[in-house]
Amino acid sequence: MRRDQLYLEAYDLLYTRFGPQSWWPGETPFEVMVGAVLTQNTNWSNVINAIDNLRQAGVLDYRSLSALPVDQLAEMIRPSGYYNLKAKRLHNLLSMIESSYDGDLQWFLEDDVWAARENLLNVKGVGPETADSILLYACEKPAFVIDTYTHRVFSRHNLVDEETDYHTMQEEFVNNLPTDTKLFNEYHALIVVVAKEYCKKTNPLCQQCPLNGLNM
DNA sequence: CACCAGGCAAGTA
DNA sequence: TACTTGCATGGT
Repeated sequence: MRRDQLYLEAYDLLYTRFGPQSWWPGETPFEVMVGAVLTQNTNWSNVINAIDNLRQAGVLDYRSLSALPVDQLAEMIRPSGYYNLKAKRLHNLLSMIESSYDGDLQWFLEDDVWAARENLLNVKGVGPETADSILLYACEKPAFVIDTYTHRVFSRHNLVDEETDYHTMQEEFVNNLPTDTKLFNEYHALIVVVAKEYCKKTNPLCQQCPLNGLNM
């Protein structure tokens, strides 16, 4: 079976089983960007608490958050864990928009995907996954997000080798799928859903995973 | 109690 | 280059 057919069939199996996910759960692109940093190696439920703190304090927008001292920001995002580190990382991100886009968030959101990705990766604390999450879910650009779930699900199903790195794995998806933001959005979200359900680190329920229906 | 969660950077040899 | 470690809260 051809590689591109396999990747589309996997998507169809997941979509049929779980339906549209409509990620990212954020009300504005800015909120999505903040969430992308806060969720690094952290359960999403903890991130919600941190974001709610920011929202209730009325600082969940580019200008307000930029004006907030880092130590105060750290205290507000405490529930998300690594709060001192993430407060710095958020400010690094905001500083990049200030210096590279003259403080114009909209300019960043509409910038060329490769230029924006380059700028994001130059931010201390923003790696490939966070960068692609922002590009896909905030900027709505066709950047495929790879995360630990993606790696776990696809390596366990022998769709990629266990040792495959981020970039190689991303190319596998991009080269075998039509370049479609909506597709990339749903696909990544569906992988997270199926991983949480059937591909846990311990006690994996592989036998019942819908991806066993793949025609390989 | 141990383990996990939508990473990343810095340090070590 | 290839490992290892620090960062930290909250849920199971």
